[in-house]
Amino acid sequence: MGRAPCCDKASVKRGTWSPEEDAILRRYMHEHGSGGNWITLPIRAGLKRCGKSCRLRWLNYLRPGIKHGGFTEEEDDVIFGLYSAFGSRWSEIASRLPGRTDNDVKNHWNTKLKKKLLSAGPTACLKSDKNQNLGGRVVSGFPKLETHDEHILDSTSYCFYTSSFSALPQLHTGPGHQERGFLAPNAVESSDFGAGGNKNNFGAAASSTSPQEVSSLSTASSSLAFWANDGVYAEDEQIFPDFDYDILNSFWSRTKPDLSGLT
DNA sequence: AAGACAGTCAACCGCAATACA
DNA sequence: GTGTATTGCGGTTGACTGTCT
Repeated sequence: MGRAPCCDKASVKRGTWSPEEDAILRRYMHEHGSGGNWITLPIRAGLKRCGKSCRLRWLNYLRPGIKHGGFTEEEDDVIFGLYSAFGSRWSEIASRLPGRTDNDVKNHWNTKLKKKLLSAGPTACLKSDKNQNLGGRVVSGFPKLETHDEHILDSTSYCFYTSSFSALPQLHTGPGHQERGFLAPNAVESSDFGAGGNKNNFGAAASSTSPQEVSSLSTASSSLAFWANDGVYAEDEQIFPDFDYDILNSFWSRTKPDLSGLT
């Protein structure tokens, strides 16, 4: 015996909501709220709809403050960044985009951003087991650890790139970038990542990248750089002042790699 | 003009989590 | 502690629209 349906499908209307139904629901919500019970709301409001349908319609479309229309580049960047940290936890991502719903973000990802990501082509970074070996010590538990050049990974610093997609602008808008750029891993020289690599080192690397290089690499580069020095995540340094470190901390706590072997 | 196809997005489905008796 | 109702969520579907042939 299966689960009882939430409503009698034969007696409720399905499909697209009419303007009249929207008006009824909107008016009822303004006057009474959901009353803490969506299942009985359509009866109280006089709607021939399933309670779940009412809830969805309200949350995704009728609720005040909902943004309709295209996503901005900035929102895209935020979504890319959050997706790399959270995966398809759309409600988590949407909660950080005022006026956007999980359904909106999910649709946008599936229809636009996923293609954008795929069209970026193969990453410039190599990805191999060898690269997981830092200074002769294997770092485990680090998903998508990628670098084009293992020698930038020394025993005191490393860079974690997510998969290739548009970058968060604050990561690489240093001097020398004439356009909105991307983190360009293979333009980074090992000398830029000396022992105890820090934001200044990173800045030097970024600013040494020509616009042409940035452009050529833009479709094959990475978005987020997570830094660690001596096994201590760079959260204290706040090297990317506009970045939401709470997100990163959350991600970090779930995926913390084994750094015990690093010196 | 019309049919095929692709893109978009609202809505539905079913499962897991949570609340509550 | 257990069972049931409800909510929240992500995956998927399908209607609609625009573009191409």
